[in-house]
Amino acid sequence: MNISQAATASGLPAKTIRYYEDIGLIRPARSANGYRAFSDTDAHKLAFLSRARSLGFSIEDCRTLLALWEDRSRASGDVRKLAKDHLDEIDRKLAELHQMRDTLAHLVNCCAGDDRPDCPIIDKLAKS
Amino acid sequence: MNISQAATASGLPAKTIRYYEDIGLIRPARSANGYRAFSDTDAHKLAFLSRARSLGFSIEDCRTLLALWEDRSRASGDVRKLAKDHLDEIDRKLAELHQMRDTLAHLVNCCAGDDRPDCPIIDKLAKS
DNA sequence: ACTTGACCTTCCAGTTATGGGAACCCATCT
DNA sequence: AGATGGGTTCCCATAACTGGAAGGTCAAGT
Repeated sequence: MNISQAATASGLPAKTIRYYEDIGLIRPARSANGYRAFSDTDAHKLAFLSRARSLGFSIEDCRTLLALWEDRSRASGDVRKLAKDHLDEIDRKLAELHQMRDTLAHLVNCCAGDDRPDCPIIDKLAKS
Repeated sequence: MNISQAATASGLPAKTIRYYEDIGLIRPARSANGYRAFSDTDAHKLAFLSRARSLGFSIEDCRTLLALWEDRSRASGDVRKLAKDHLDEIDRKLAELHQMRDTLAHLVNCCAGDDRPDCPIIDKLAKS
């Protein structure tokens, strides 16, 4: 399988796949012409990575998850801990974003948004 | 006012303040010895930037907001539009994060997290 | 055989908003 | 004079790609 097929199969851009090889997440074989030759296993790994990334796991977390996936004697506790830590991080970000959102939504609501200069948004930024 | 005073007054690290000068957000005067000399106006701008950044506005948005702040004949509609667009962006991110969180929380809940290898988290990543 | 166009390759640079650290100048106190 | 604690510039690194240049390869059409 060439890189564009692997890209289609995994849902990842070819550029990203090359990058993943660069940083050692995958090691596809090479054909005689120098093209990357992706096995089904490679394609599965890429799909795995694509799903893990879409859950927001960092590349380094993905590297660990990939290793755990391939380790038949893994402890599910290790996976769970990784996921739980990530979940906690997401909860932190959610709280922060929610705070921003509420403040911002309030300000946007208060602002007339017309041609006049008076603006509670600017006022808020100007003096806390 | 030297940079460390400006930093304390604005809540921004000195490094960040130098960076903001680099990219032209502020233009503090210089003392004879080469030190940056921050006026009260500079300090106010920095505090303004600090608050805008803490609401998640990008640096480029901050640049625009600063210009609007200084423009006594601004239209509040311009400010409101910027804030509204940003709010919409935050809402998009919130929705995305929320989706991630729910999926992840479900998986974490399903996983025994013990010494055995069976793990619904890995299973989910391995085959959608 | 030749050319065209779609692939593929590597390498380099840019993105966002800083943070770290080196090497060096300046100010103040003992 | 030397120590300490500012300040300065400059360069590198971060995360996770994305874009683009320069060039090799392949399959098809003329």
